[in-house]
Amino acid sequence: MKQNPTLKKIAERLSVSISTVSRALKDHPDISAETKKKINELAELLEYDPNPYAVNLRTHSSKEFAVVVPSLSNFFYHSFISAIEEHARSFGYSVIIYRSSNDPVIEQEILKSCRHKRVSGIFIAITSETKEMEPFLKLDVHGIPVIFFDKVPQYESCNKICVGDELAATIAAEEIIKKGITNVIGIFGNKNMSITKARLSKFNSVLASNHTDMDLKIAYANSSEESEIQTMSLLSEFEGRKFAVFCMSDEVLAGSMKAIQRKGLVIPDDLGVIAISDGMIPKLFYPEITYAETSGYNLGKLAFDRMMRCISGSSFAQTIIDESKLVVGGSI
Amino acid sequence: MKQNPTLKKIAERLSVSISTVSRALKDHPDISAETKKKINELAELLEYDPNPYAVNLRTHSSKEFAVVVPSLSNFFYHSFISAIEEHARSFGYSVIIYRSSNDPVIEQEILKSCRHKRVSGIFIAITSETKEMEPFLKLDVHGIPVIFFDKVPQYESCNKICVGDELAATIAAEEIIKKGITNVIGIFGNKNMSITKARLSKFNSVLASNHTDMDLKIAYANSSEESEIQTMSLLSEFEGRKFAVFCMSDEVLAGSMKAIQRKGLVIPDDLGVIAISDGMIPKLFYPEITYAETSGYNLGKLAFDRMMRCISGSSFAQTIIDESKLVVGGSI
DNA sequence: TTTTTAACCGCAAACGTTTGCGGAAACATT
DNA sequence: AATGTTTCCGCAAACGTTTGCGGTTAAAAA
Repeated sequence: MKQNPTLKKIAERLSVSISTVSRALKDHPDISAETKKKINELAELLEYDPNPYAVNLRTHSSKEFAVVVPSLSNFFYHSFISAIEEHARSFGYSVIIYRSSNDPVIEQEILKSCRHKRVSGIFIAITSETKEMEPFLKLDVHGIPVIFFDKVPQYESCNKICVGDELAATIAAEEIIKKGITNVIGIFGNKNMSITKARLSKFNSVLASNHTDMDLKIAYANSSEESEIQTMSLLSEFEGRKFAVFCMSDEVLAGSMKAIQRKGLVIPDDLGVIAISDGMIPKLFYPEITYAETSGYNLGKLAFDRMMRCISGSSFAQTIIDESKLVVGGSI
Repeated sequence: MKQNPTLKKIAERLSVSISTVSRALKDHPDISAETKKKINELAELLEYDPNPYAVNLRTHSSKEFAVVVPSLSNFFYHSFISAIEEHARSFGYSVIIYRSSNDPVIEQEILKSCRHKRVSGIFIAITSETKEMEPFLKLDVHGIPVIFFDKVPQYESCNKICVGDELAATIAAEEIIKKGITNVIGIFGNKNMSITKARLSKFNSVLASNHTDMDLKIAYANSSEESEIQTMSLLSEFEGRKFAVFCMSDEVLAGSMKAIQRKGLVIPDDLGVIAISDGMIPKLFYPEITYAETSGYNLGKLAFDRMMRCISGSSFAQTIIDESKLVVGGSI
């Protein structure tokens, strides 16, 4: 059970004081070049690294960010985290990832732990059940910036980075219109989520405003399985006619695709498919599914920039929208 | 910028000593019931929680596990992490997740950080480039148990928890034989990975030993894209005959499925498909793909049990294999 | 030669805990 | 009444850093 080297050990071996070692290691001007060299060499040799607990206890700063997401099995979050990590690393921060399992209770615990660990900042996609804003405000009181992303609260005065739901829905709707399709099945997610509402209302209005004879059938699904069932029953409605299926997320897309395959329908001959997605699921099929892209990586970069601004002090609450673009597959 | 309450604050408010507060909070017999009550109430009110940095500095123990994986966009790792988290939580541990991006350098940094943070233990799936065992041995010297899972090193004397590659390959091969298929395309992963070698050799030998007229065509792919290309070219070989495609992992399965769809082939009429998988990708298609299941959740549970044994002292190196079972879809 | 000034370095306190030890009451035992 | 036992609590050191301040030497200025 070896001990890690400490300032004290280095100091003793070199017959200098602990403070000298500490200062030498951070290139303090008070220490002579000669002494610095000696100390740095020994530190190198011993593979000295400051004990983060002691540093934190002393300085109250941890140089690490927390990312909290409901789930990890999600390409979107994955690429978001990639962006955060990449940028954080270059600023000397490390990032730790928490998973709330979409459970508000666990989310609370995580937040508390973040507070006590005095993380430098938190990126969080809240659970669909999160109602209380108070824990987040408390973090603010303690000087820990919070950046909400993707799944954000209604609450106004906080930092939010979101995908452009309206634009994404518009892009998808316009593509359908462009193809001259007037029979549309729309599969959406949980009815209560703000993102569902935003995407639906925009999708609806764009379609309606362009075609008076638009026939749009809507279903909500909380899971892939539900989506499959809903799609299954809606598919029969347009039997024989030219129509399209729109899926507002990867989760529902997965279910819908299964229903389509089950029916033995051929894309794009029998029907068109279009989705809002990060691009993982659409690329599993042939033809690849056309989708309005929501880029986790972009969002991560935006969120990180925002975070650095907060840390540097210039922090007024702000909502940033990342606009998506159409990625053409062959599905419509 | 509020401060968290400390032992000192509580002590002052109650005119007792810090040590009394500390002991009361952990139900030490030296403290009278009355005093304990007073202290606990105030602590509750103030939402006191011990400063983890101070605790760790003092006790040298962090009550947190680290999980290190090459990638997060992976259903298998995701369910592994779920299992670890679930069990850890019930033991009062928290878990932090690190992502090595399959980069040995980043992996090193993570390990170092774990050492300095004195995590209670590490679960790690190493990168495909990891050669050095020395950093892991060093962790051991520092009293930090390391449990390797899934992607494990060759090195003998360490704790490894793996999926049963041989059994999984056997299950898949036997299913093919059972269906009376003698023309087989096998798509495998990176040629250098031990898991590829294990699965291939077993798959090969089981097929060969049962049918002398077995026609097996093999391809290696490092990515989904490569897998699609490889499958594409191999598919033409068995034109018109009854045959099956075997995919050794989700990654290659994704590519192969795309090739199959591209060719317009119908499963299971034109060909059979079978894979080794954790179950995510197979369920995206209809008919669902039949697969030999490698359960991340099971593996996580096994790994956690092993970890707890290590921590309690009874730690001799051991390799544990989780045996998989056949999950029948309709693809063969 | 004496004084000023700069260049180097160490002392000690503080961050918030945990814990061995010792001490003062209060009680029970001869 | 004197001694032995509990019961309850506080002192102080330690964990490994950072940092304000003060002190010592040597070089520069007078």
